[in-house]
Amino acid sequence: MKKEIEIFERYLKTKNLSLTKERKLILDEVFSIDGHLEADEIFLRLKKDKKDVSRATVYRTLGLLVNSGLVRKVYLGEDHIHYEHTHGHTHHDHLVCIKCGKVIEFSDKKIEKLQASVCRERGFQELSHTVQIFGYCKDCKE
Amino acid sequence: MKKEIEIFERYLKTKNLSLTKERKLILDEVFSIDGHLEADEIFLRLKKDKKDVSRATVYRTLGLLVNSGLVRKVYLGEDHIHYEHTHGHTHHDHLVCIKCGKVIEFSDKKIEKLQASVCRERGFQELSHTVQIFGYCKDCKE
DNA sequence: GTTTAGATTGAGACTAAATCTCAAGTAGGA
DNA sequence: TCCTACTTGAGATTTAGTCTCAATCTAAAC
Repeated sequence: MKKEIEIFERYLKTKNLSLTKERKLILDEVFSIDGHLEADEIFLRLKKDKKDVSRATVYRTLGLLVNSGLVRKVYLGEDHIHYEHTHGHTHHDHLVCIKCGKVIEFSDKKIEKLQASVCRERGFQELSHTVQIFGYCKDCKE
Repeated sequence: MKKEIEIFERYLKTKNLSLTKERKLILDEVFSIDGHLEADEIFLRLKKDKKDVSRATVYRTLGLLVNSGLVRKVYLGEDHIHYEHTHGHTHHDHLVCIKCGKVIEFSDKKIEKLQASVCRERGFQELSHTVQIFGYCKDCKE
């Protein structure tokens, strides 16, 4: 498995961009978090560690990480975007509990296959997808 | 098929709320639009028709419409929420072209069934779900 | 018809997420 | 070294959405 940093640097190369100190800090921080994260969370964590990076750079770099394919955006029913790193994980989707907020990951090969065939039928070239199922988790349903 | 307005009024009744002039205007506007809409779009359309309703009321009423089950939120990859009315439509999900922005609806019973069984396995009580597949549509792929 | 409690609204202040601007700094190829 | 293009930070700006609160409306109870 290629290290994230190599992939990112290679991606940046293709865009004539370079792996700066700030971009590396953000990359490391993103990959140190398991699960779902918010842009501002990265900003605040770095700030706490005295590794100051501006908000603008955090947002800009997250955009690059998404474009590089290392990270993806996820919509979890809240009014802002979450991110999660995809490199080194098998693809998965989410069950979101609307009471306690828990997010349960799942993956299902058969669903993926059916989605692929929906795309094929319509001449649509899939790049990514997200599935969210909202409801009550085991502990929250009455 | 029950009229939306009856369903909405019945829903409001259960919450001890009433179908006011403003709520009716918003309901009508929402159901006059086919496809996906934004909160601000409703606000501006009503304004243009001199049927002024405040932004706050538009947002509040859209929330009620979502809770009543007549309308749902959809995430289409942009940084704000879209809405679509569900009453009178069979459930569907979306293929979103990231180049031209076109949104293609699809529905697939087999996918729905598999999702239901994913939930069952995990003791999760599904209320709703959304599937978005991002990529290039027939016309935009090279 | 009055009373009254609670629902409803609008205007604009406010919040939060995300983007933009621009001057100053940096990196790397020629 | 020079030069060009990339990169950054600070803070202004934009945009979506929420909140506040006084004024108004509604409808059930009297």
